[in-house]
Amino acid sequence: MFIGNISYLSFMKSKNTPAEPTKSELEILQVLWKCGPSTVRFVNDQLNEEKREVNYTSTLKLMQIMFEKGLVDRDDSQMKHVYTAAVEEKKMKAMLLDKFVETLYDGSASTLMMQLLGNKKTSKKELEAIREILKKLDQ
Amino acid sequence: MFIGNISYLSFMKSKNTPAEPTKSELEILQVLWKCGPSTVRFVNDQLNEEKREVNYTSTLKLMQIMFEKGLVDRDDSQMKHVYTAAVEEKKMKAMLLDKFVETLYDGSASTLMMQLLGNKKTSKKELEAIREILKKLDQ
DNA sequence: TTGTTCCTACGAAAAATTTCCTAACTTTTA
DNA sequence: TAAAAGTTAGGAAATTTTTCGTAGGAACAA
Repeated sequence: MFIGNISYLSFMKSKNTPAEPTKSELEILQVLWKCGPSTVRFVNDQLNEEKREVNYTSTLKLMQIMFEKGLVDRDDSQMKHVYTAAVEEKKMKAMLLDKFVETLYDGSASTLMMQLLGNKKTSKKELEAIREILKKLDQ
Repeated sequence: MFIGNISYLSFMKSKNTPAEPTKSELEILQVLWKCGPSTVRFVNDQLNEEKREVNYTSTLKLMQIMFEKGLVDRDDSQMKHVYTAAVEEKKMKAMLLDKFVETLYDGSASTLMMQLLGNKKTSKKELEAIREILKKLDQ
């Protein structure tokens, strides 16, 4: 029997609600988002250059786990497997932002804004950029 | 010999750069921020009502650890110890926000804003509030 | 007093996350 | 060809975080 529509299985883990990455997993995702499909070797080199010293097999293991979780896809037709982020950067970051706002600011974006604007590190340039965004929203 | 100025010790952990709380520790801090000085019993009840089922001694242990880390202060002159957040809500949240923006948006507040504004969950009311904030910044 | 309930301290188990060692195989180099 | 270097898989150790059991007192009620 052929079942064409399997949407009733949508409660299962899927790309709609991807597993939440751990800190280390997020670091790896960032590399994949920034640099595109990469080998373990490349990702590991990036981490060592930009983040911290980490053994090759540690990165390998982590990426294998991420594959099992569905956080990355992988092309293993060649010896050097090529990994790709399986979750869109925007979607994932939106998800993390949502959760962040929820836990810290009770879901209130404007409260977060006030924190952000009261923060020394938010420069005048940033402020200008934010005004621009709001302006464009008007149009 | 009396040493009046110990500012050269400022690299040590202090309230300036408080230890980063874990997820569970943050939950407890939120209760203390919201409700003020509290006993373990009270915090535990709050968590069970508002968050998730958790055993009393688990909460106790966690709060003891937080005391060692300097995340909370405690008055143990009475049998029922009374705990207080040792870090200001605003400071801690600002710190967490900073780190969040740093790791996810390369430190760019305006990039975060765009995500936030592109988000369905940011209602019109929120937008209005944000505009108000910016207006007041002008004055 | 005596038993019940509540409290803290402490240690350890359990769970989650991160790290790395080893084996087996492939590719490259000499 | 043979050694060296690179790659994956798998397991297990190490670390961090979370949970809870137990013991020993203190407060309280009968």
